[in-house]
Amino acid sequence: MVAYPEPVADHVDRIVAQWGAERPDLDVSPMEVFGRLKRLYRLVDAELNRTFAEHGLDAASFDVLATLKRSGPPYRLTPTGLMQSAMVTSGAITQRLDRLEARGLVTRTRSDQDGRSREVALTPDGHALIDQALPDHLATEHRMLAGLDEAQRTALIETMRVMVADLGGEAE
Amino acid sequence: MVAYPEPVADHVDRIVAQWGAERPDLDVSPMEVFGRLKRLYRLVDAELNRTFAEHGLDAASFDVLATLKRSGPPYRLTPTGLMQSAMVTSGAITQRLDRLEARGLVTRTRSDQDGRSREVALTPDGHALIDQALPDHLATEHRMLAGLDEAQRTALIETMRVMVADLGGEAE
DNA sequence: CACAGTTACCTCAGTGCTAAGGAATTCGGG
DNA sequence: CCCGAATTCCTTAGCACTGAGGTAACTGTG
Repeated sequence: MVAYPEPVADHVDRIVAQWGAERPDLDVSPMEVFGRLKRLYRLVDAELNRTFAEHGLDAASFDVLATLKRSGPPYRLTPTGLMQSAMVTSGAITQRLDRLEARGLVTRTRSDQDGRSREVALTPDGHALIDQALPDHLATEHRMLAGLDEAQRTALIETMRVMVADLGGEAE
Repeated sequence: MVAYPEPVADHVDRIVAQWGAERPDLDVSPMEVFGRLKRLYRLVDAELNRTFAEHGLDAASFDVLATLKRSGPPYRLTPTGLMQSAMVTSGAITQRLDRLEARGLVTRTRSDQDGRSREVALTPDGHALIDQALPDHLATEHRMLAGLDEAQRTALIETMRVMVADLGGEAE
């Protein structure tokens, strides 16, 4: 039996304690999970954006460039493919591509096979930028996990995998 | 040794596999955590908003009403207090209060002690609405956790507590 | 008691997203 | 082969937020 230190009360503990006083009839224990999930997400998001900003990017632009890069040669995808990967609406992708195209990081060309479709491709500048930003991004992610041991990381991943599946995150 | 089923490959597994093919020199394992964190947050957010919408609310409005409610009698807070609790800018709180005040769910009055300050209070309608919405909200949260056993929930909470603390979420 | 600095809230322009819908193109049943 | 349905991408209005900055009120030091 290892003696873990008693966790220091955090923001979420205080919220739960307040509800316990005001509405002792309700079981607010799920807030222990979802309150921290929201806080963690926002802190992670802010931290990642700091790294992106060092490369003149934001999360939306990085997402598009990274999706094209990891798709492998010939580094081409349709706006619909990018939309599904990013889980945003088509209008959002149009705007993201407008910005990236204006900066010369991607090109948009008409598809030969289907006149309705477009092909989005990384330019040399786009390749160079994502190749620069990606190692820094991963370093930031590694740093944010430094406080967890291997068992905690594995358990965290598996627990989130279950929740995402339960919530229909992989439905067709 | 319990035989766990091999997890089905999900969206994040595919992303990690793509990077493994395109950039085998990089350790992209942190994406197992942060990719799922992002997906989970968005799915949870969408699910919670569904419940809020059933009561004519969104996450921002619910947050303000719930913060006032759990503060206990006399159910009054300043915009600054709400701002710190919600982790948004003062401009966002002003707009949230504009909306809630227009709907008659909160009142904004000048403080007697400090002429710069305002006191935001729940109206009877505001009390009634949050009292209606809160049980449904908690039921939704309970439902989203149904797939986890007690050990998983506890481990998830503690792991997120550590990460939030590491990221400075409880700084001063 | 004067006044510079601080605090509390609001205002406003800009941003990126969604939801709804439009135009061009392709598909597929009769 | 034709034409309604489906698909693909773009357009637009509206929304909630941020960041910068403004106004009013308070504080404390000399």
